[in-house]
Formats: sequence, structure tokens, C-alpha cells
Amino acid sequence: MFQPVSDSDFIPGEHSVLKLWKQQQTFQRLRKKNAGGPRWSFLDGPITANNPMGVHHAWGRTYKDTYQRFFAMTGHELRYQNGFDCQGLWVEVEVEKELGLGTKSAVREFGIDRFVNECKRRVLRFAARQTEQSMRLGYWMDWDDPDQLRRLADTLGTDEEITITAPSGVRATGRTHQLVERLGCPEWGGSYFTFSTENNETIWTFLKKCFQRGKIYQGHDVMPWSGRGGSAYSQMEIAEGRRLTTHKSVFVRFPLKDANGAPRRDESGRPEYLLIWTTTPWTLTSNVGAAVNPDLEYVRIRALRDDAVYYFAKDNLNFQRLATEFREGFGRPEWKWPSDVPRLKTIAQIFKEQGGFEELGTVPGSELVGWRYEGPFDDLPAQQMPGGCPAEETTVECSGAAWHRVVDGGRDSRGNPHVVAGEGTGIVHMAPGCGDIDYRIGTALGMPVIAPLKEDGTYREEFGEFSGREAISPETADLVIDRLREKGLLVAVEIYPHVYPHCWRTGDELVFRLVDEWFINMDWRDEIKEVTREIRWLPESIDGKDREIEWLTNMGDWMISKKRFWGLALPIWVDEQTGDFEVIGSLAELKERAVEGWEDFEGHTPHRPWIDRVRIRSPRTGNLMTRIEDVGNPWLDAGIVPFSTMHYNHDRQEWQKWYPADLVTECFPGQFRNWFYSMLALSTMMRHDETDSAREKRPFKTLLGHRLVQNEDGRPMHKSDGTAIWFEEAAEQLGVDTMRWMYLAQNPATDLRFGTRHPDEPVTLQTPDGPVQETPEGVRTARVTSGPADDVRRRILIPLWNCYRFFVDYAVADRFVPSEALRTLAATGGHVAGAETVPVTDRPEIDRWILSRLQALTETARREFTDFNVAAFCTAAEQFVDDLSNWYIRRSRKRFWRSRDASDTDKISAYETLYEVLTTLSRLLAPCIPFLAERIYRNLVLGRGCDAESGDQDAPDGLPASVHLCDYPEVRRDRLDEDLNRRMQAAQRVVRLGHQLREENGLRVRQPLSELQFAAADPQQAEAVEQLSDVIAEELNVRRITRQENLDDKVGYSYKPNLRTLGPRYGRLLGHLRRLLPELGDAVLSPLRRGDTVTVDVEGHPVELTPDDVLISTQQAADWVCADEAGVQIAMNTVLTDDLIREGMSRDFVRHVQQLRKEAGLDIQDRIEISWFSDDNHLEAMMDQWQNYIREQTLSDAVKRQDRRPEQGKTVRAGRCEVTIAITPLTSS
RNA sequence: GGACGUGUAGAUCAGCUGGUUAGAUCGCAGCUCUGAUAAAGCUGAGGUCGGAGGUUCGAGUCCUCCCACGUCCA
Repeated sequence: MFQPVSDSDFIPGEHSVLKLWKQQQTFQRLRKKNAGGPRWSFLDGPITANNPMGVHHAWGRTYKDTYQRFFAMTGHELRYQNGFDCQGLWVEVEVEKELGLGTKSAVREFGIDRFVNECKRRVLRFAARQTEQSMRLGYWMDWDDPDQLRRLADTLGTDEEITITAPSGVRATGRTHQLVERLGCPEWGGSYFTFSTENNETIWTFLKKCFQRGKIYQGHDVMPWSGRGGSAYSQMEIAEGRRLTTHKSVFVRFPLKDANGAPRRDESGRPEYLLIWTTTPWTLTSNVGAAVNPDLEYVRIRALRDDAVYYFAKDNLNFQRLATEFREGFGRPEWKWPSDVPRLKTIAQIFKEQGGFEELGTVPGSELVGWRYEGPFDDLPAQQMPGGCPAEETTVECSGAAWHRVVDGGRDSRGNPHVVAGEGTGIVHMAPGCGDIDYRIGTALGMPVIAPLKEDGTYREEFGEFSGREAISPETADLVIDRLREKGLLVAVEIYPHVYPHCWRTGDELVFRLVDEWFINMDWRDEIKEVTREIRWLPESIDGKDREIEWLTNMGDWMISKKRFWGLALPIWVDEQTGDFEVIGSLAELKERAVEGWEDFEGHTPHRPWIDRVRIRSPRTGNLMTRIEDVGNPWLDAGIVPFSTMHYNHDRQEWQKWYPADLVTECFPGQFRNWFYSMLALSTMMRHDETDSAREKRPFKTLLGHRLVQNEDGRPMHKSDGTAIWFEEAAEQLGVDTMRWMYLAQNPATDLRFGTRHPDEPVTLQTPDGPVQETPEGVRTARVTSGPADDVRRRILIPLWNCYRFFVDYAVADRFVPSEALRTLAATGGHVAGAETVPVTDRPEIDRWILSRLQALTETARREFTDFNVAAFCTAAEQFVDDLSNWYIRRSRKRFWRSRDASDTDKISAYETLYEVLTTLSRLLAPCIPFLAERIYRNLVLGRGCDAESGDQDAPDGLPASVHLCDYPEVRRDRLDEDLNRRMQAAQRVVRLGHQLREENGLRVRQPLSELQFAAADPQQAEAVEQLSDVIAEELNVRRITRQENLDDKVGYSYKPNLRTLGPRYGRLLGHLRRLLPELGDAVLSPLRRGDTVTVDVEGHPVELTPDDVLISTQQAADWVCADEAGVQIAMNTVLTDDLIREGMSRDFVRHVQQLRKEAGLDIQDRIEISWFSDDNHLEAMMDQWQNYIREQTLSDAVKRQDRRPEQGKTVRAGRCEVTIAITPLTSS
């Protein structure tokens, strides 16, 4: 009944299984089978639908699939909803690249509506692509048809009406954008898309709740900004764009003023100046203050050239600026000092070159504080505006020009002063509108803020001749320098190299710019912490809960706005007159409130630009209110999914059935402040008015994190240098079952060293859809190698396959056909009457042992799966397969060989045992390696392969057509025999010890030995060894095994103190005890072996020794070799009689003949004739005695002695004798 | 700069509340075994346990300082 089994062909096998599943609708059948069962709620973290998947995405997806499959096999109803993350800057960046749009104004010219549609298109296309890749992984989800997603992408933005069939089978017709916004809705099924109206609207619900609690506010901040990109940048984005560059830095003097506003002069009537230094001359236009460190000493010098007096930090006078960098560069190999930049001068040098100077004395910095000065550009309108520029309603009424004074720079949060001596002059020019620290200090000290730049990075109109100029342009710096020179304020200009942030997209220098952003006040963080504590964070070793709590403790308010185009439309409407704002909680509310633009918006998704047209009226002032242009932070999109995807807003009962999720699993680095955080924050707020219980607020019960996928050297894989492995490259070269096992067996707390991509070695991939030489994105497919993958195949997949193949080979040859009852048992695991021909209790011990081990494995599987620790199950499964292959089958092999027609119970017992083990194993492993498990199951239980023809037929006898439609194995307590497991372990231990002894004493295993004696302190151990003595005797090739009370006549004993027990009692006598005990030896200490106590004298102190206090080991006596482990001692007799030697020779002889048979390519049942030649009469004697044995073992009809050395013969050694052997196959006519 | 973590064989990692000769796996060398197996078994080489102090009869383990690396925060 079984299909013959050939080579494993893992990868083509996977392709067949995929086709089979599709054809048989296996997944749909599974869902139907489990409908109405207990629920298991999994929540998928959305994958960014912006690029194809790499192998790093497959780790988490393997967990997701594996746990879902386990819970499906245990009868649970699941949601199976995959998620795509759709909105945000990352998509915009790629679309801008595709369209060649470099700036925000270019996007506006292109049309925001067209641009947004392009973003949606890109998302749909990559969602289709990732869907296909996920299916190849064997990931069972409620997938949308990828071709249909692509069709939606193609027709988006047209007015064409199209019809789609949703995964649920529902058909829908409409214009594409109206269909797209409903993807993933409950009637349709399929993946959720965060750009769906449901998702966006549920975020509105959240923001409304925040607003009602007064947590939404508009704030300002000075942020790194890219003029061309038109966007503020996060710290992470800045870190990526750091580069070594040069700027024209300037030394400038600020004239000091006296109390009356007149130029301040010293006692000799000389004008006095602050000496200032900056690398960003454009910011001088916006100077408001000058900061000093009150604890520093400041020097006064007189320049001889113009008799002017300067103040700056004393330490800076002769400070060698950037001396280290000049020698060693800027911290990276590629950041060397630029060759065209001269070494920097000291300030003293600069003044010397300009005619010399003299030192007049010093003053403490504290004395400078409060002095007033004249700014370099006080003539600009911006400097004249009361309260700063642009006009804002602030408490400050003073203008920049009027404010100029020296301030205390203060200290940062850890107590270090902001102003230090060194690089500059110890007096820092402060422009609160141009720097983040300046802003913080400035606002704290009540400075007006002068913010010079518009969104595009050019000066505003209040900046006179600078208006419209780009801040980062070198011409701007030159203009500033020219004007300073004309005003007599310029002291020196130099080229200054330093590492400066650049835009990671455009490469432009970043500037700091004052921006309006929208924030959520996170002062309710303690509520989130409470929720966090109610969640189980795995793996425990990484202390995820503590990390999350730490982040929650330190995080600032949440900036939720971004000045971009594609994303959540923040539902904030602002009163154009008063600046009041309001948050709208739903589209229905908006419709009700709309006074303008609803008609334009209706029928579109709530995205820019359409939503921007809708205006409402302020109930308080009656003024029109307009939506802010900002889009939302994409982590809002992902954080709302515990609500939006479970129909919180539309079917609260349904939502309650699935909330909270039982499991969430993602790659954890970074997510503590991203997805995990956003889910926790959003859920806490969403639930705050519904429950007081932190437990009821939690969005998920358990979080399983895992680390990163790296290359084989432990380095990150990069797309840019060709080391990132595309999913299909790995899938079609390593095999998906292999990859899955790699992921599942890996400790989630450590990085996975996956493999190596060789970008220079192109390969053609054999995919299910035919050969492929490049990815759909046009990347040439390259060879991937992986030691870990080879390891997985070697460790489990190949041994498993070989066990399976061994069984089928013999079962086919032997015409073993499992009864229907036995097959039912194999598929269901339940008790089926009459299933077994040989009752398990009547089977040999080794059969009962492997069945018992199988129960232990099942127990482990169920325990570890429900504990989300699949790696522990993988380890146990590998151990089991090893036991199966290298102990059970190896030990039982001969039982399968016995003559064809004999129907002895022992053989049937072996077949039935191995059959049950393999079929159960296929069900146990099905969640992990779904393809291989399916192939084994289908053949063993249904007698079907997985190719197309087999797929046509439904399963016979009502048995499940797929292993994935079976129930997960239950532990059969009646077969679990812990005692037997331990006994076999003891036997295995004795065998190992025996092998060790043979190795150590040069006694090859083929040489039989006369006797092995053993003794064990524990009678149970001794019994175990005794019961399995047949097995042991055969494994170790000894004729007789005898149990002894002790081995005193064969072995000597040595004694050592047990420091663990004696240490606490005798402390410093220990050193003496260690020397004394071996010396005392058996003569004094032998009572300990009988369990008695011995008292000895150590340095005059009586020391009482119990058996626990002493460790006893064995030493060997003549003619016997001994070893011991874990309380069992064995001794093997090494005396070789002629009889034993001859037997050993016969074994050697057989072995050599077998090798010749193998080399000749003979089949197992082919018969032969043996010719041999030897001039050694020992050999002749052996041949006389053992001829029958040799003939039997080697299937020889004749064994002929030759007088001369046969021509074709092979000369080998049998024992000490030389013999030449030749074999001739006999034709079986 | 702070917090946390890591540092043990060529590689990857165990090593629990301090205890005897510091282990496992892979790799390497040798031997053994083998008619399902691409295996398996045994033995061996390979370690100043990041460094320096300290506590203790005894430190890979506990304490202090230092060094290197990583992550997060500033």
C-alpha cells in the first residue's frame, strides 16, 4: 500500500505539498473543522508592505505559523489575519524615488492626490508580493489573492468599476479606492491594511479619548530639519546621516554696552567686546543671548591693532583646537583630516598675526552674567519684533535686539555645564530658534525666540536681504561674513572640519528649525505601566517587562505629527482666528459638523488631500476650523490594531471574544518603544473609560520576542552590499522546512547566524513557478550557503527521512499493510479496537521503550507549545529522532530482515511499533515542518504521495486527508513508562562505558570478549542493567553479562573527600583531608562502601566521615578493565582465548565480505560465492569452525579456499591474519 | 556621560544558591562500528574562565576597580 520512497528531495517535495494544499483546499477545510471551537487569539504585528521579504522576516512568521498550527491541531478557532503596515514616510521615500520627486514642493506640483494613490499602489503591490512569499513559507493565513491585489493596484486612481472576490467568497463591486479602503473587513476576510478607513477611524476614536482627557496639545520644538525633505528628523535618522564635512567658521565680536545702552569702555576708554565663535554663521542673524560658564575664568586681552578689549575663556587662549583630530581623524577610518585644510590656529596665534595682543587680567565668568551687548544683525526686522519672530503669543514681550545679554549657560540633566572651555571661546552664541539646547535654555530664561527658517529651509521675509536665501548655502555664509566685516565685527574666518548631521535621503546638511508639532501628553504613563505588568514577556532572559517599564519611565511626550502627505489624517481642526482646536472622533461626527467641503471629500478615503477640504465651525467662536495639514505617526496605525482589526467600533461583542490576544510575537530590538509601546499606550487609553482593571486593559496576554537574523559571521545583513538574503533565495536553496527548524530551534534571546549570500555567484532558482534568475524587483539571485542549515538537515531532517525510508523499504518488500484500524489509530491517536495485532504489553521491551519515549516527547511538545517555548520541543525532538535512529532502529534492524513469509509476532510487533512512532511523529512535528510531516503522513496513513495525481483523490476511509487536519497527539499514560525509560538509559550508559573501555584498551568491538561483570549500589539500577543484558551483550560483543554484589576482586578503590559536604563542617582541615583520604585507602575506608561511618584523625581532630562525605571510584586489576559512572561499575575480562580470537576473525571476515558486496553494488538479497586464500593456518581453523555463520551472514552459497591468491581478490586482515578475499555474484535464475 | 547586559576551547554557548580534574555542540586528528543513514560511538589535542585586587578552607561563580564590546537613554 505504501508508495516507494526515494531520495528526500526536500525542496521539490515542498512544491508538491504546496500544490496539494491549494488543490485540496486544506487550509479552508481546517478552518471549517475548527469553527465554533474554543478560541485562540493571535494578533499579527503588521509587516511594512514596502519591500519584498528577506529571511529576517521569516523568523517571526515561522513562530506565528507554528503556534497557530499547534493551536489549530488542538481544535481551536483562530482568526488567521495577517497585517500590512501601509502608511508613513518609508513608503513616501520609495515612491518619491520611483517618481523622481526630490522635494515637498515637487510632490505638491505632482499632485498630492496622485502621490497618495501611488503610495497606496506601492503598498498593494508589495502586499501581493509578501503574500506570495509567505505562502511559500507554508504560512497559513487568510490570504488575499495576490493577483487581485495587483489588479487593485493597477486600477487605483481610475474611475473604473471593478469586481473582486474576497477570501470569504463575498463579491464586491466598486471603484478601486472604495474597495481598497475596506480590505480586511469582517465580511471579506483577508489581511488587514493599516490604511483602511476602519483602522484610521479607530485611531480617531483613540485621539478623541486623549483629547477628552486633555492630553492633546500643540508644542514647539527645535528639531533637526531637512529643507528639501521638508520634514523634521528623529534622532535615529540623524545618526544614520552623520558625515565629515567642512564649514567656514567665524570669530565674531559682540560690542558690550553699558547700563545706558552706550558702548561699554574700560578704564582707559577702550571699547570692550565679547569674543564669539560659531560654525554656522547663518544663525548669527537670530542671536538672542550669549552664554558663559560662571565657574570658568575669563581673560581680558587688548588687541594692539585697534586697541580693542576682548573677553573669552582663559583656557582657550592657547588651546590647540582639534589637535587630536588633526593627528587621528574623527573616529572612523574614512574620517581623516581633510588634506586641503590647514591645522587650526590657537586664538593667541590669531591675535598675534593681527598685530599682537597683551593680557590685561582675568575675571570670573559669574561676573560677566547680566552684561548687555549689541547683536550683529539688530537692524533686521526679525530682531526688532517684540516677542520674537514669527509673532507668537508668548509671555515674552521683549524683542531679540533688546534682549541681548550674557547668561549663565547652566547645566544639563546630569550636572555637566553646557558651556565649557576648549573648542570655542567659552562664550556661546545663543539662537533659541536655531538649536535644540539653545531653545531649551532660552525658553527657560525667558528669551524671545527668533526662528529664521521656513519649511523649505530658506529665511523668512523678516530677514531683510537674507529673506529667501537657503540657510545651508555657502553663499549665505559668505554674505553673513561680508556683512560682519563691513560692520567691523569680524575677527577671523577659518575652514573648520567636523562631523555634521546630513539628510539620509538627499544628502543635504540638516539645520535646526523651530517647528510646531502635535503631542500627546504622556503624564498617564503610570496607567500604562500597570498594564505592562499584567503581561507575560518572553523570553524571560531578556527582561522585556523591565525594558518596557524603563522606556515608559523615561519617555517624553509623544510627538504624533509629521509634516508629510501619506498617512493618517490627524483629526485635529483648528480655529483659524483663535488657534483653538478640536479633535473629531469619527467620520460620522465630522459629517455632522462639516460646514464646507464634505461633498468634495465624500467617496474618498480619509487621507490627504481630500480630507483637507472639510471644514467645521467652532461652537464657541463661530469661526471656521480647518484641519491641520500634518499626518500621523505610523506607530499609531500599528498600535490601534487590537481594536480596529477586531471590530471594536462596530461589533463590540465580537471584539470581546478576541480581546486581549493570547499571543503577540515580533522581533524585539526597537519594538519596546515602537509597536509594543504603541499598543500598550493606545489600549490603556482606549480602555480607561471602560474598566479600572489593568488586566482588562492589556491588548495581549503574552509577548514572545526574538532577536535579529544575521549573516554567518554574526554581522548584520545589508541590502546595499548584497549580503541581505531574499526570502526566495533561501527558500529554494535551503528548503523551507530547514529554515523553519533553524528558526524554531534557535534561542529567541540570541541573534540567529543564518547563512551567507554570495552576491558574485548568480544562481538559477527552481521555484514552483519555474526557473528564476532574478527577483521581481530585478535583483540577480545569488548563491546562499548556510552551515546552520546543513546542520539542521543533518541533525533531524535526514535522520528522520531515513527512518521513514527504512520503514517503507522493508514494509513494501515485506508486504506489511497496516490495517484500517491501525491507520485510524495513526491518524487519530485514539484507542481503536483491534488496531494492534500484537498488544503493546506483549511487545519486546525495546518496542515498549520507544513507545514510552514517544509519550514523553508528546508530553514535552504539549507543555512547551503552550508555554511558547518551541525551542525546547525542538531539542527534545532531535534527541528523540536520534534515539529512534541510532538506538531503536539500529537495535531492531534484524527484526525487520527475517524471512519474508514468517508471520512471527516479533516482526509484526516491530512493524507496528515503528509505524505508530513515525505516524505520531509526523503529527507531533507537523506545526514545525509542515511539508515533510505531510509527506510522511500521507504515505504512511493514506498510501498517497503529494504529487498532483495523488491530490485528485480524496482520502480513503474517511481518514484526514492531511496531517494538518489531524488532532495533535495526546499523551497515552498507559504507555508512558518512566521506569523503562530510565532502565534503557542505564543500559545505554553501560554500553557507552563498555565502548570506552574497549577504545582505551585497544579491543575492537568485533573481537568478542568472554565476560562483563557489573555492580551497582542502587538495586534498581542493577536490575535495569540485568534486564537489558541481552542488548548490552550484543552491543558490546561480550558472551556473558553477570551481576555482582561488588567488583572488589577485580578493582581497587580510590577515595576523595566530598568538599561540598565536608567544607562547611571542617573548613580549614579540608586541605589535609584531601591529602589524607587517598592515602588511607580501602584498608581504612572500606566500611563506607557498605554504608557505615568511619572516624579518622586529621591533625589531631577526629573527623567523622559518612558515605556521603566520600567519593569512591574504581581502579582496575589484572585481566579486567573497569570503569564506572553514576553509581554503576563495570569490568570486562580481557583474556582472549583461541576460541574468542577465532570468533573475532570470523566477524572481521564477514565485515570485509559485506564491504565487497557493497562495493560491487549488489542488492541486499543477491547471492554470492566467496573465494579466499591464506597461508595462515589460524585462519583455516577459523573458516572450518565458522563457515556456516559466514555463509548465512553474507548470503553465500559456497565458500571456496583457493591455492593461489585470487587475481581480483582484496587482501585484508582478519584478526592478526592476512587473507585475500574475492566474491562472485550468482545469477538468480 | 548614565543605566543595563556581555566577555569561558578555533566557533557557538552551558556552568543552579561558591566545592574536587571547568562542560556541551560544531570543527580538527585518530580509532571503532556499519547492508536504512549524507550517519553513529569512543579517544585525543585545544582554556592564565577579559585584567588587577579583595572576601573565603576553597572563586568561572560573591565584592571593588579597570579594559573591551553591545543595547537603551542622554
